[in-house]
Amino acid sequence: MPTPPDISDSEWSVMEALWERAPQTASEITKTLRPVTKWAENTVRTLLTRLVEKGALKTAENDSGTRTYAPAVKREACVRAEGESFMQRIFGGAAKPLLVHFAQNSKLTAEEVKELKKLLDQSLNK
Amino acid sequence: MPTPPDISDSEWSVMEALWERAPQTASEITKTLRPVTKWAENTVRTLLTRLVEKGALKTAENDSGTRTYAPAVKREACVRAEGESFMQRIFGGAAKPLLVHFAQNSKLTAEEVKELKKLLDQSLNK
DNA sequence: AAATGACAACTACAAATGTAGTGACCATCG
DNA sequence: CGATGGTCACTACATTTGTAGTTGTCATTT
Repeated sequence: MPTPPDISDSEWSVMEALWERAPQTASEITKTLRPVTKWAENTVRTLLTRLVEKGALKTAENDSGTRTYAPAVKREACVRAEGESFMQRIFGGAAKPLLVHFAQNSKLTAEEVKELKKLLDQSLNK
Repeated sequence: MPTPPDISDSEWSVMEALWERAPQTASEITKTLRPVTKWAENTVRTLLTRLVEKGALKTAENDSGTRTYAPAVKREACVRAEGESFMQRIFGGAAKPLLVHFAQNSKLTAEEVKELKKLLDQSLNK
């Protein structure tokens, strides 16, 4: 499994579409994203090409001879990489200040708080 | 207080130096950062200029007629902005999945877990 | 066959970023 | 005074990113 490459903002949207459902063709992805992004199909194609170059996607031909795209890296791995880099950048790599920050700046329901506390406990004896 | 501008990676290092101690001159900042970044002084000057243009820093002349730099935006505000944008990008803007992610991917001490649980509780009745 | 339309490969081009180098000015050291 | 060293304003230049447009090929449709 390759190290997750750097994935830019726009590229991330494309990845999300493919993590949701794969494989897809360029025009399918464009249609999927259109409501949100309003991108021209060529824009999506450019992003797809770049993501293939970066090794984040792989391609294949489907039965009708059209190229399809699918993730070559797991979402979870990319999220971890992005999270690491964010934590590094902003919190000097320390998890606690990060968690403190988001715990304080988020409005959570009692339910969510309960879940999170349970997770925290579990994170200990693991 | 201005809305925090976009601050790039390299720029962020410069901001950190100034949030730590301000005002400082360009060459002081260069010296501060040098062990970590190895940047030429002109590099730091470029970053400083850009940060002033963006409104993240303000300048003044010190007694010896040299320009000094100081933050024009609070660190906390910038952290919040970066955090928002990260949460948006990666977790669709939802705090809980973000917290779940970092809670699960961090090794925390029992002490830290205790603190965080307390914070979570406090975040409720606030 | 000519027109149309999807698809792919290339090309385009400005803004942002990372990382300096150059030239000009001024004060200070010999 | 002429060389030296700090400061500053400009300029430089490759990469990455965002966002397409252009051209060439086929297959399909009149």
